[in-house]
Amino acid sequence: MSELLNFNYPPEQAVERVTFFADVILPLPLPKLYTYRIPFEMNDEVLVGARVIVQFGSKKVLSCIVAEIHQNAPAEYQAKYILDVLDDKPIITTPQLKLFKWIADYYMCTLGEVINAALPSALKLSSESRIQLHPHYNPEEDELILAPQEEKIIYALQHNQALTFSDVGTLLQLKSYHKFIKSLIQKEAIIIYEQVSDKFSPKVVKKLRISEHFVQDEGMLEELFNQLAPQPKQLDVLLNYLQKVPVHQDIHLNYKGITKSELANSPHLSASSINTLIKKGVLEQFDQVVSRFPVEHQAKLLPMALSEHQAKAKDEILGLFKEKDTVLLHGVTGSGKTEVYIDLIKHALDSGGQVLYLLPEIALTAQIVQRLMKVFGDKLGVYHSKFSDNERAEVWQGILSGRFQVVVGVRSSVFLPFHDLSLVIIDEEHEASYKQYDPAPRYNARETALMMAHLQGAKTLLGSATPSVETYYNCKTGRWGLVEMTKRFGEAQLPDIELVNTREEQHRKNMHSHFSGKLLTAIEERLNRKEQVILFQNRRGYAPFISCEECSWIPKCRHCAVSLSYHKYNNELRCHYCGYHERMPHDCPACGATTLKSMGFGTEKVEDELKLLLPNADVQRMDLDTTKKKNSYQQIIADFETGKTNVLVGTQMVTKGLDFEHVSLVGILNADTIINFPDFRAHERAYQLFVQVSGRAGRKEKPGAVIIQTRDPLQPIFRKVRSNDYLSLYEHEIEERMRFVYPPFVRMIKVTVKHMDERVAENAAIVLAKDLTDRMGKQQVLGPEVPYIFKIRNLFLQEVHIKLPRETTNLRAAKSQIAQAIFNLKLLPDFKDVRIVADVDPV
DNA sequence: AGCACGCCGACT
DNA sequence: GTCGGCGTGCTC
Repeated sequence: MSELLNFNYPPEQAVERVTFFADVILPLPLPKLYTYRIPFEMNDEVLVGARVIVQFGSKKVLSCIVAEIHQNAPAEYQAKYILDVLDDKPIITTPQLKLFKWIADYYMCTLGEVINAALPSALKLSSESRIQLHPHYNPEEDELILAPQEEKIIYALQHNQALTFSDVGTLLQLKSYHKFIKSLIQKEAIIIYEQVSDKFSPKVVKKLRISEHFVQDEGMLEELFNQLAPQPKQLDVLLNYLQKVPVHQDIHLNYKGITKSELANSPHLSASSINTLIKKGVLEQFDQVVSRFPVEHQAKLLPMALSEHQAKAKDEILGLFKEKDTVLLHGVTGSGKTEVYIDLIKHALDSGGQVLYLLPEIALTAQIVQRLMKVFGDKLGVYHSKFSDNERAEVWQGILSGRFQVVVGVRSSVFLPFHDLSLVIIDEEHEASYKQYDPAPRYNARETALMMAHLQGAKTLLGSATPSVETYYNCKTGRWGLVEMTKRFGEAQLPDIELVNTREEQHRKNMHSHFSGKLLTAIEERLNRKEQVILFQNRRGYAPFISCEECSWIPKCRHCAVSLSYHKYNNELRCHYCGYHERMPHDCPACGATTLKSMGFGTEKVEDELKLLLPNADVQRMDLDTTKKKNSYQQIIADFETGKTNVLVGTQMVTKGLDFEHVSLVGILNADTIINFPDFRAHERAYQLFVQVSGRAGRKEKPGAVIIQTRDPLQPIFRKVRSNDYLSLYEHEIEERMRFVYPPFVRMIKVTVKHMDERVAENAAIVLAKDLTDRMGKQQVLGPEVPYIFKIRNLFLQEVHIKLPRETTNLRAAKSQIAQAIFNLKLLPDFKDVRIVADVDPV
């Protein structure tokens, strides 16, 4: 813009300087954007979607995203200047910014919260206060009276350019170091300043090459050989280098060099002779910036052989995409949906767009990544919660630069900077874990991905063996397309499902702890046949609670309204809500009896008892407790894959995405807790879980078996699971949802009121519910009610549920009513510190 | 979310 | 008498 003006008028006449302002999104939970003034010389550099540095408040300097550039000078205040521009290209794309605004709007949070969740923290900058010596202060000459602590700080600053506050804290071994800093500032011995530092650091490897002056021509290299002849070890190193880097063929190869480990990795080459060569100046060390994602495979976009059913499904999907933007692929477990996805991704890449392939956290395994790597090679980016910050930033940049065209990732991948999306795949579409519950943004990646696809004109394919009722409803009403795959891949049979009535078995004295005789025999059989078994128990730990046999005392969490779970491996009682833990008491703190008994059972107990009952079984447990370390998850899977272990006991984790050839039996130890969960989705969930776990049994020609232990085998859900009758489950569920007014017929918003004082929480919720009822009518507001777990982290909870009829509600207006009601409630002095959280489409 | 400003208890 | 506790309110 400025160039344009300068072009038209000579600079000295260009008095009409246009002043621009930028509305920026701060990475904070603030409801509005803040307007900063763009310094004239930055007019061309400040771009929507790029990061700029601003001072916010009296000292903090931080990076934020430019959301809008305009010329409207704020009337009521003097805008501060933008201090610096960090990016010469936007790091947030225009469609992304639109999506973020939608998320903030739809899920009732601030844009700052969205940005905060979206950006890898390596791309977020915030300043830190640092101190350095005052430029006019000379500690050697100026005589100041200093406290010993102050002298210490000055001494440290004479040897270090600058210190952060926490540096000072560690230096003095003190928590209250502030007064010394203050005093030194007053004495003008030091100054304080704000420093932002870029957290993204490219990965650097140390490499070696022959020093340049030896490779200018052949003769010099020969001379070098002669020189080194008396030192055979060093000569060896050189020869080895030339073998790996044939400099004699192309002299420029030397420039790229070789890593030290590559060179040293040959036998009888010692590191010391390499080091000697470095010291002599024959080899030189240099740093090279490399990708954190090394290219292991080149993309092989060859046509892949799809089975007849897969090819048919693919054609149907492509056919439906001509008229619909969204299609559901409903394929039974083991029908080979992944191959269909891969084929469609290739198809999408051919037309030049980007692809996002969403998977739930626990289904995104090394297995699937490797498979995709083989096909898409270095075009594939992976986005995972176990990735480091720098790795995430690199994926982010890689998508912007066009290096990654396909991304396979978890929930948060919907925040990535796609700008030319042509296909989105949402696998395991029904998964509740696509919904983030805490903290804000409380978004559902499925809905967000659908909106992103919509904004970018991309097609969306949802996939599931057990679709959510909402999704299937959208297909049934014709909004979305539907493609069914009813055959398992390679003619594999669906497993045979057997129910064991644990109530009866107990009467017949046929229960061995939590195992029925039938299940034990079946496990033994598989082990004898060298086959493998998966056991599912939906509860971690040893026992969900313990109880005194004498006085019935049950240990409870001191911060939450739940009993403490017993974890045997560390002899601890632990709260699964806040993490509080204490040692398992030896005797009852209430009555002193030594008869504390564990009640119920979790995965740890299953593992324990199975080892006792079947001593020749190699049992491994997979749950949150055994997979906390970075690679333990992979290790457990690898051990099971290679047959090192033959029984895998686990929670939800064993139900998704795992394909093991030799698993011929799956046991569900206690189906009842899953079915009887107090939630309108309990049946749907139970069905999904049972079908998904069952799907782990039997592949190829071996039909698998599933044994479900339950006290109530007559539950109609079992009939549906056994006959794989999704449709009848759906029809039953949709009817109930209609009758009791639940999604998909209404949108739900759950408002949770929290306060330390039970009465305050209750009263606040009553007032809020009343206000909401006045605003939106009696039909739409339910509660307040006390949730099943009524206290978490010392906050008492109250819930108000709002039901908004899907077709008739003006969503935006309804949400603004809710926001108003919350705002007004907080204005009341009694309720000023109640915490209120709105959760849109809770799951 | 920070951070500053502002009003009440335990220390030199 | 001050230091420093954290309650309230603002940040372009």
